[in-house]
Amino acid sequence: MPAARRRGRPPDPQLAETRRRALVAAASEAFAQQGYAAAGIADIDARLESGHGTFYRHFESKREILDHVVDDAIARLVASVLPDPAALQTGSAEEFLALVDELIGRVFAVVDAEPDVLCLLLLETTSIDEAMTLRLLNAVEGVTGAVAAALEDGVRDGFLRADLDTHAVAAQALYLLVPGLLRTIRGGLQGEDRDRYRRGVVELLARGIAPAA
Amino acid sequence: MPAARRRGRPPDPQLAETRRRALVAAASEAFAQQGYAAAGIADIDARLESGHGTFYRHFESKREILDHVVDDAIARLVASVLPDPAALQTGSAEEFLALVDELIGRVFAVVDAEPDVLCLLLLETTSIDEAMTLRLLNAVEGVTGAVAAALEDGVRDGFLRADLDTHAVAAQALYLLVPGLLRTIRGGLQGEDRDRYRRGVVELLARGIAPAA
Amino acid sequence: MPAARRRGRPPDPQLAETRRRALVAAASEAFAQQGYAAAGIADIDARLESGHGTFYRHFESKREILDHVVDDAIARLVASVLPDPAALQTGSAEEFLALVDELIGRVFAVVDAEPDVLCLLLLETTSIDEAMTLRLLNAVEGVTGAVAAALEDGVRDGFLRADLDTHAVAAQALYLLVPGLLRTIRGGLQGEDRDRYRRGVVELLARGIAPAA
Amino acid sequence: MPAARRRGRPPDPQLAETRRRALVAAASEAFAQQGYAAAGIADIDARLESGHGTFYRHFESKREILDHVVDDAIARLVASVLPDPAALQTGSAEEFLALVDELIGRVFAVVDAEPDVLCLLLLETTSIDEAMTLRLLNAVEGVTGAVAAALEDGVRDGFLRADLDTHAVAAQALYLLVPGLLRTIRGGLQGEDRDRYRRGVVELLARGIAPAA
DNA sequence: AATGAATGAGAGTTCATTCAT
DNA sequence: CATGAATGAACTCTCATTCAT
Repeated sequence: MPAARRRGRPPDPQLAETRRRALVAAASEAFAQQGYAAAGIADIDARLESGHGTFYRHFESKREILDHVVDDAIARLVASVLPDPAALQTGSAEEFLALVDELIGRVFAVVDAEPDVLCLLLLETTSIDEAMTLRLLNAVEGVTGAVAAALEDGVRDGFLRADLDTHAVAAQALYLLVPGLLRTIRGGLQGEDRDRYRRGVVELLARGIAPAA
Repeated sequence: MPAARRRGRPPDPQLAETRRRALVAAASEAFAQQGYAAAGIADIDARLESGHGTFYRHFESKREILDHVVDDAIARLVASVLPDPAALQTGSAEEFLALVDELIGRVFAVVDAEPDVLCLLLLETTSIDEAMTLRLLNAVEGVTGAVAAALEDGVRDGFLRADLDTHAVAAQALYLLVPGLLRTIRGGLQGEDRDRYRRGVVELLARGIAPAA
Repeated sequence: MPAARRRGRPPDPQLAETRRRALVAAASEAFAQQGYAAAGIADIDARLESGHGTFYRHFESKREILDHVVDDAIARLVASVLPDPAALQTGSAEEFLALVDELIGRVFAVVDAEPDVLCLLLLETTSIDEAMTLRLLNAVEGVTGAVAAALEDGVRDGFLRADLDTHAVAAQALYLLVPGLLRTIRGGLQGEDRDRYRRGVVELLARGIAPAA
Repeated sequence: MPAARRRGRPPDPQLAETRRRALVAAASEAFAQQGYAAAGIADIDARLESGHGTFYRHFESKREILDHVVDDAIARLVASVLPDPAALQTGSAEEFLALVDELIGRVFAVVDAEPDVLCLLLLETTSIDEAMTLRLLNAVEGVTGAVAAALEDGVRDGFLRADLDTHAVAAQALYLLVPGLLRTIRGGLQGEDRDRYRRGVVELLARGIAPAA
């Protein structure tokens, strides 16, 4: 006699994961478009044409799925912009600035493709609760740290200012993008305007990090 | 027949204005501390030990008072930082940077004095609705415009880079303050750390806006 | 100038108490007729033609009002049956049994007047939760104790059996009423049948507590 | 054409019966421990590590299985206490009281062995709905009837009071046990205390049913 | 003019029940 | 025949808003 086979429909772990992802995607949309407070579980369900119960089979609460939505958004953003942290290695100021230019381009590309991601992170996340704010700040800190490390390398290799406050400049570099991203999400900063904005940021950083003449 | 004189103490328009101001202040506190969604009308009333009815005598709705709260916050912020737009006039790069340094100091002073103001504007305001977001962005745009005009003057007078994207740089200059302000609100960016932060921003701008050598 | 009069409608503490009582009465009815689990807040409100919010202004939760409903029921029952604990004093077996007969009559009278009271206490209360069960058992224990004390007096005075387990008999005396009360609530044990039932209980006790011949 | 033989293992009616019994046992536990309202289908399934579907293959609804749970509990109780109704035949007052004593002992033994049975019957069953209450009362009536018949025999044979209201006394005999059973379920009425309680009941009945001296 | 009791729409959540696999 | 994912009605509870006093 073979090992007793389990009766019934075999549970499909993929299915659960698929559902969860669909729910996170739907919640992401709902939260980005209507706001976390204004969006109801019903709005999430409606996007999937599923019942409320399904939501609660996969997530404990509205608040819990927000964590996943935000983690997901951060992960997608980071994956699109910084797929390989090792790629931050550069050997000269020119290379470094080219890399920055490239990364900025990728950030804009993500926002074009999925504006919801940034709506959520920039606009919604800050007003939920303490835990969520910390979650976001940690993520920002992570990226800041990676950029700071890259700057550190440049300082060590002599093509960046010796007295650079790398962490501060890394944070500045990120926040320099924010006004451009907001204009992109809202009005649509595009084409020539966007290129100018992008060049402006690179130029500002270029001057900011260049070794003293 | 003359208009019938109403009996009793005539309504005092000043009193109404006083009440409104007190309500806006209370709402400001409540929204900043608990968040707009979490704060209830009851929380606002409780701070004044008045009834809900009083609130609705002076404001149409919770949403309406938020407009006043935000306008008030913006006005106080601008008044503290930029009391006289004419003061933005400067005659040299050194003067200009000294002015920037001065303004940054004033911003930090406001946050020290009334952290609620910035909690509201930076964290809460973005997640209410479209109209509120526009209201905030308009205010930011106003300040950005003033700064951009000052930069324009500098360009015209030759002590700033001729090819400066003045509007973009003005916006960036504002957003460069955000990480510092957030750290101030949260952990308390103070003393030496704050000075370093401040110098970092001024330095970045100094290099970024200097005319090509 | 006289002491500043408080503005607005003076709060009426009586009103709140009246409402609370009305809610307790409505809840009592609802719980007795539909059962605690099946009765919804809406059913309580409907009886008073008031909104859900009114309920929650006066009580924290459905579970909380049940405590009041039960306390109320116990109090009314005890007040009707044992208005004066001192009245339990008797001087002879005949007097004692006459008192028992009288008390049984009063219990039936309460059930006739307010069957809900007993529906609640006998049928619903036992299946809510541990705390509620204890609340009821404590009340029963109180009455049992009073009856036991009366029996104790009789033993001491020599007109009851010397070896009487007073507490056990007191409890049994109470529970002997249960089948009759249930039949009253349900079918209606009335008239001659009820008298017979009553005499049966008195007779059993009479024989049970008499001193050994 | 002969009826098409179904493929595979033919459904085993015994298996179905086994399942049903297991479900009833699990439901019995769940209802007794958590209460009917609080226990969910999921709690029943969890005890058997089976799925909800299995439950609904064997029972129509949560309400339906309760009928079986209660019938089962009553049957087990009766089987343990009164395995053979013919055994109620006795020939003298002493024999009769010895039998009563014996039966009381068996009731306590059941409660020791399966407290759930009485928890369910005494505490839960009364608050479900009309039909369930009737079901329980019918069962009680059945037992009361059997006891009454035994009393009737004693009256006929002259060793019990000629004017005994046999039905009423039978009911009284049952309810005399209730406070003791409740104390057993809850605190644990045991050892010497239980014996005293038991003797008290027997004594009370002994006096109650003895022929007039 | 001020009060706060009352309102009730609507929120998040649970769970008995169904049914595709 | 078993499974458990899916369903959605119904629940308790909250809170912005109204209005009798």
